[in-house]
Amino acid sequence: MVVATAPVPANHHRDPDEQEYAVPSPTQSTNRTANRVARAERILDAAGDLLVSWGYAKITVEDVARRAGVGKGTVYLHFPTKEALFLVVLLRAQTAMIERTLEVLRQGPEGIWPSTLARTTALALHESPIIATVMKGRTETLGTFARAAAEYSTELVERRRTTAQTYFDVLRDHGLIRTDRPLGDQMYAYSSILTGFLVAEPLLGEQPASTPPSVEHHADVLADTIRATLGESDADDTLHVAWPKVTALFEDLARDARAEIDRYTHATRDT
Amino acid sequence: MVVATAPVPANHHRDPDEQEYAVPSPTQSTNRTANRVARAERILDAAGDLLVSWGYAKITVEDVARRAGVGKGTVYLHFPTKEALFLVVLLRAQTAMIERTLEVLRQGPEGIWPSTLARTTALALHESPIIATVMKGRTETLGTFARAAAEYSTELVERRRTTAQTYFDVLRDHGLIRTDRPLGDQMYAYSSILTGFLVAEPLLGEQPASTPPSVEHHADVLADTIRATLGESDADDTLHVAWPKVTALFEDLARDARAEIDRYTHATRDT
DNA sequence: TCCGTGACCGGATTCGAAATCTGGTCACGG
DNA sequence: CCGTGACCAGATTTCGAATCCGGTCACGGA
Repeated sequence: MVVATAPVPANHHRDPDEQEYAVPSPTQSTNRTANRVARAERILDAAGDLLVSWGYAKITVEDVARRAGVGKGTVYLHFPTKEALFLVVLLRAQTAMIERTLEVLRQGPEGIWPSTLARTTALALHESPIIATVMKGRTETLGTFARAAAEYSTELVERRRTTAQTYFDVLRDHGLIRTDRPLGDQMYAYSSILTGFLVAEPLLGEQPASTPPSVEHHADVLADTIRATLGESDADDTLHVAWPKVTALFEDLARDARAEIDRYTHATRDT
Repeated sequence: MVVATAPVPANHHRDPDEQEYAVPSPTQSTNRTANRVARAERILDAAGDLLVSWGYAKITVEDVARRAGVGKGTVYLHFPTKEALFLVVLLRAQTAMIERTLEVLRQGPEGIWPSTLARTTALALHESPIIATVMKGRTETLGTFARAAAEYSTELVERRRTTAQTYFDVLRDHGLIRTDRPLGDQMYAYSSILTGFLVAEPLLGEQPASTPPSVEHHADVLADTIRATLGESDADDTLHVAWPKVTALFEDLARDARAEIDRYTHATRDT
């Protein structure tokens, strides 16, 4: 028998008893749908974990099922296809990020500053390997899935763009950012800057070991850049006026994102 | 016979008579080394053209020779190896960019503003497909060559970093940019912003067809961002003092870059 | 009755040995 | 003495065989 020379990290052996998410004993009483949801979540967690460590191509639906502690067929009771499953994994991570933004927004009106938004995004990216995977190694861990993911979620991307535009519109209307530049330019600048800080993160030759981990620090520099570029300022204390509008905007987005997830969940949908 | 289904663009047939750079008649009188240099340049041009349209992997040394209108062995009289040849192609493009920066620098002291520098870089990138190739599709057109390129030119990269640091140091010393932020942060911000604008260029859903080609416009937005972030200002007219220093800095860099090219040229070097 | 399961199917992917290609050399010709 | 292209060996591609895995479905247990 030839030993497989797969480039799988040594610490990721495919033992059946690797199950991180063991089935929580056969509770026979509790609500049916509750169990169902919990199981779906276990499958998604398993899929997410495997995605960041193995990459889409190497993952078998059976791997996911095994790790989730369910049968292979069960996966297909929840998701119509492997693609749909991982699409939901991605959507879920994205939604989590939107909701994280919402949390910050709800904490106080300062959350609506673009600099704060960017800062939150940068920090979230360093904690959520899934999102980081999506934004960076496009063709690395996602492989053939990248195209499918891009196609399926076209409308959500467009939805995000619209939200962003309205967001900047609100900020401009309330004099919270400079209006001597076209809105399109500001959006372009914002996304470019964010992209740059996200992808350039690990680059740049090793600095002298003065700054220890500096993830937060880099996020601060990013926030500074955004602030300087957009010229954030709250002359008339309109921050409190814009606050609920922006919050509502993102709540809408979050709702739509959640709805999008449902579209690809339960395989038991008619067609 | 099976027709090759290679993904080579249809307009790039490998006819031997495709030679764009025909040998300019057998001039037998003029200086020897002049001919030699001209030939080396033809080879480099051919290699560069092929690189951007075919990618490193698909190019044959014979392809390059054919297009340059020389024999295959001749290529090896000028460059010790295929890698060295393409390394010089890259170094040459990079040097061209440095020299383009120098041109702008020599035109007037305004050239030393980081915003101008970034603007020039962005514009140059859109005209030099080679550099654009290097900065963007790292693993696309460069393929296996990417690693080699990175390794060989480690010192030049470090050299660039040092130059950049000194550059920002000079600007700070003369009060041309804000000094209330650490130098490291400013360098980090500068490179991140630049990277972001360069890679995010083609992204962002189609805007309403208001702005026609907008390459220049995008470069302007980039310049604006840099300016706002670094807080460029010339309170004491020290711009003229810093000018020669910065120019000298980049002239040194250009000289070193040219020297680096020579290191990999003429195959007739001892070892 | 209904949910979960895993054996099973066929298309897709991988593997590997044979065939082809290509980077680099070198003897020769101009 | 410079340039050339036939030539060599190692690397890469090809292509059919073997394997794998996404998706289905008949069955068994609750």
